[in-house]
Amino acid sequence: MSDTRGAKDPHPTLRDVAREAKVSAMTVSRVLRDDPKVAPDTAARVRAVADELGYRRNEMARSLRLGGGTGLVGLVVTNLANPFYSRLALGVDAVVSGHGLKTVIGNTGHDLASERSLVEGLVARRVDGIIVVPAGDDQRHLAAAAAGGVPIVVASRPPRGFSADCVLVDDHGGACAATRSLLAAGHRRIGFVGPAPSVYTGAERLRGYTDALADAGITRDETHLRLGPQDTDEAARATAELLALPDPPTALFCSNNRNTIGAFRAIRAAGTDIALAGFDDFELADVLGLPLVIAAYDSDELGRQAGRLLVRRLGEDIAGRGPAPIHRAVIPTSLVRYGLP
Amino acid sequence: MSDTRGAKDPHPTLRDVAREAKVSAMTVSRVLRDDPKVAPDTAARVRAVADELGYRRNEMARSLRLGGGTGLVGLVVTNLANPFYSRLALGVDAVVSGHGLKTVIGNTGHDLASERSLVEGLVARRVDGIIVVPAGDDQRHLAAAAAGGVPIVVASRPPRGFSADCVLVDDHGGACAATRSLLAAGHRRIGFVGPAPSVYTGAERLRGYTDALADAGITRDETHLRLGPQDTDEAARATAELLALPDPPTALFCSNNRNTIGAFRAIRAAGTDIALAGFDDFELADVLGLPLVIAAYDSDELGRQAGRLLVRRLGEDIAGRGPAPIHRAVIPTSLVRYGLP
DNA sequence: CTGTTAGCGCGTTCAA
DNA sequence: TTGAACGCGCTAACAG
Repeated sequence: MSDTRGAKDPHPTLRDVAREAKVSAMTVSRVLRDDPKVAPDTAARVRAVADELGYRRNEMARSLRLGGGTGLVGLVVTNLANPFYSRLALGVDAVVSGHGLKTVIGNTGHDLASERSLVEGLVARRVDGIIVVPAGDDQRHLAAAAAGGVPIVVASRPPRGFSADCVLVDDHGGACAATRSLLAAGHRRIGFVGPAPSVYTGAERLRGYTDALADAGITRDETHLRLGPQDTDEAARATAELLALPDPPTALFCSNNRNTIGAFRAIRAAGTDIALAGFDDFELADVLGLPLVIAAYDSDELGRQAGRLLVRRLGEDIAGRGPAPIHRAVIPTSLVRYGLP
Repeated sequence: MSDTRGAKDPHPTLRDVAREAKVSAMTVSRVLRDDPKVAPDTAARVRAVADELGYRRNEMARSLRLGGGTGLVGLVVTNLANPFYSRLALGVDAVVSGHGLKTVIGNTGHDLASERSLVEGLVARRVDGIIVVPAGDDQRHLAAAAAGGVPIVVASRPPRGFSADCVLVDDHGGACAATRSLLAAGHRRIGFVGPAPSVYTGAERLRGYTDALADAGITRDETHLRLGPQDTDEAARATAELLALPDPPTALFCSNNRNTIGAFRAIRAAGTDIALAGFDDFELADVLGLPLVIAAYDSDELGRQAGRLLVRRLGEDIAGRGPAPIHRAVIPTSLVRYGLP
């Protein structure tokens, strides 16, 4: 009555509701928690007032008091614009939201410093756990967070310098299979275009390619390797170089979809005829008008598995014995064949 | 000394550091805030202990005490798997992270109930503001949140039933321009394939198409309209129907990229020759081997603008006069022409 | 320069 | 069935 200034009250508190309903804050708290030990009519009155005031209890204060975590999980990826990672995010969110958790997403843009600060920010906000696709091999900040007791799940690459649950793609197997399909088609001079082996995924796929060749009794020809392209333009240039070689490869394996698309463009531009295999499926792969074999996998599932591992880890703090053994999941790949139109 | 159980202490507190450094909690607090009024050597000692213990201050408790917001912004989208929305998310994050804010993402899957619960969860966690791409026309929960004092920015569609900052795409203009380009090429019977006009975007684009025809003195032919397709398969079926008409359209405008791709597949399958125009750019649009005009726009920019509007709104609480006027931004579209290979 | 008191919004514990 | 005290982790305001 005395002080009803027009200024809109941002977020009424338990006490505001209590005062208005002529009860103690405790009673309001109980009503909101559906505590049965409260008179039905009081409860009704409290609810009415809470509704009228637009009261929403402060989950942050609540979790502070309860001490049981904030209900937030952090997800740190390198590039959300890449459908691969947005699908992964979706998979994570689908799983964790089913457990009442919300996902806080951070994008690093492959930058280590921003990854570090993102992780620190998440820890400072007391997320219950973190799922991360590390930008590089330097994972000391992750190790530190893990040592600090924050459950961490590493996705797409293995943890380095510490141990944690992780979920990987069968990079080696997929690259092997794709390369073998080219060998089976009779190709012997098979080039490689893809990111440098400095990133785990790149290294594994290169190894898969190399091993498949070795199995066929072929030593890989270093002049047919183009290591480094990150985007379609770079990949197209690299491919053009290969095609311009005096003794060019008759087939190409590209270790991710950026490179596959870039290679396709270069092949098209050169008007050459050359077989193509790649890693990572992509939309419209079937209309390129080129025989194409792709090692595909389900990135949603990658996210879901990561989410499940994290949830499992979170659950153990409550229920189980000491820390469960580290789990490492591997997402399989499957070969998809696209033909001529 | 007395109680050093092996159990790892999850998150040491200010007091833990204080005890270990033989100072009061207040001093630790000051050191961590870089308060100059603290003896250099004490500060050094405190920092050393904090480091050793792996102390990270609890930002949630901090924001509770300071009362100035949690440093979190909510972003609610309908489908993160759609590159459009993941780019939007990236744009939002790029802007808000530059202001020390973190983005909490929620995915609704076009489901109104989950949108409602997501928004409530965000409000309960006291996010500083929310950017939302509403799943439908029922936005009462958004109105409620806005009324409760949570700054809201609506993206992609206008707010309904309440007022809020929003950022839209020039749906009408883009659809108009794309349709006009077909008219300029001499087409008179131009079909339409796209989502139902029940969603704002769909309605506006249909209106743009209709208006462009009207400007050319053409009344749209209802039998050449296919309203409803949401994915490429549905769009392909709808397009096939149009092509099978006794008097089929000679050109097609598709109001989003799902429909454009579906239409393309149907046209390809039918072996017909028909001009195509669409809304939303997509990768490999240039290799379809079909003349194609696309009304394209920058969804990163959409996100950035939304982020900026929100940040502006957040800043005003501190600095300015009462609520600033509602701002409505419109992202322009541009016509992109893809030719035959 | 450093410590004490008090309290952000909430919930547990205990008493009435 | 309801309420009062106390504290989660942190910091403003005031001592000293």
